[in-house]
Amino acid sequence: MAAENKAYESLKLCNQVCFPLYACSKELIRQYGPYLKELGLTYTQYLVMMVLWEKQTVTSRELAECLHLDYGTLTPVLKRLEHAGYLQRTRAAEDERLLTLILTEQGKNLQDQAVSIPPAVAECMGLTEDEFQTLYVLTYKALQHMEENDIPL
Amino acid sequence: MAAENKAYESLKLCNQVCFPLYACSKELIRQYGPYLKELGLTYTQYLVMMVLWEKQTVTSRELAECLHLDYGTLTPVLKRLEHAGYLQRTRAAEDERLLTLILTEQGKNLQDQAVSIPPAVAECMGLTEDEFQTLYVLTYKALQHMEENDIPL
DNA sequence: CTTATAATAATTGTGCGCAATTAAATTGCG
DNA sequence: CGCAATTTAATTGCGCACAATTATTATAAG
Repeated sequence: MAAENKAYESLKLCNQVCFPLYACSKELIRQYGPYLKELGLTYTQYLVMMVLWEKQTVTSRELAECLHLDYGTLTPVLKRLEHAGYLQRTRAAEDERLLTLILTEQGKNLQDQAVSIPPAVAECMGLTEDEFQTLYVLTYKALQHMEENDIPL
Repeated sequence: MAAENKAYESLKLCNQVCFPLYACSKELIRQYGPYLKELGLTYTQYLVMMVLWEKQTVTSRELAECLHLDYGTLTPVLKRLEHAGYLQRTRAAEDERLLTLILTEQGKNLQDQAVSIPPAVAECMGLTEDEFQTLYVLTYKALQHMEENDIPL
């Protein structure tokens, strides 16, 4: 029985990295909830808006790549954001496949309400500046390594 | 314009910790996909099975707490696992509210097929042993801090 | 004992998230 | 040119994930 347990050590929840990563990510997103609710955004919609606030305009393709989301997820999200008046979906004349997203005035105005959110949520994690930085570096490193050795999304 | 950009720095995707955490978690779960497909499990179902492999039996309440999942998520997952024959859902006689989950023989047998999965998936992250450990510690620390200052799930 | 309160779980509704499939536009090759 | 291959996006189907509500059982207060 002792030998048997030893063999199964790797399957214990407390020996997984994937689990705290998964749980921490969900919990952090949950912390955004109340703040984003005031803006009428979900977390995924907020990610899209962050890209648009930075770039003003972006193709659907670029967005999918930089947010690591596929069209099955993105299409309905973008339609909802358009319906809410925060962006415009337009087709390029030279290539009708390309979907371009343009930040609207109304979308731009949201940014002022959103600017206080990141510091507030970051604070709730209780990490030092160094720990924050380390977490950032490690997750990006793993992310990059995984997407290299892999079938694209 | 320069001053304006400065004010919005905190809203840039590249300055968020939440995003790489979220993306890394999703990508890692995606890495489990092919392996878990062979067992006919989803990632969430796999988490439940890990707890059961370790404890043989557990209440729904304990499971919800340790996996940070609510009943809205858990109820259908547990019904599917019962239907697949991997666990049994039973009510305690002394308290009809309590739902107890019991690992079946068939569920136990799955463990042998699963034992090779964690090392394989861990390898794809490309982190050193130290980095692995650091990531583990930081995510658990943040997770704990967030659940302390918060409304329970 | 009766009723208010709390604990446990299920249900409902909305929105991801992704695999698999389909559709449309474009490019490239013979 | 004509058609196969590629690119880009949408659709479909299934399973989480969580807030909000409801239902059931148990406990406590009077």
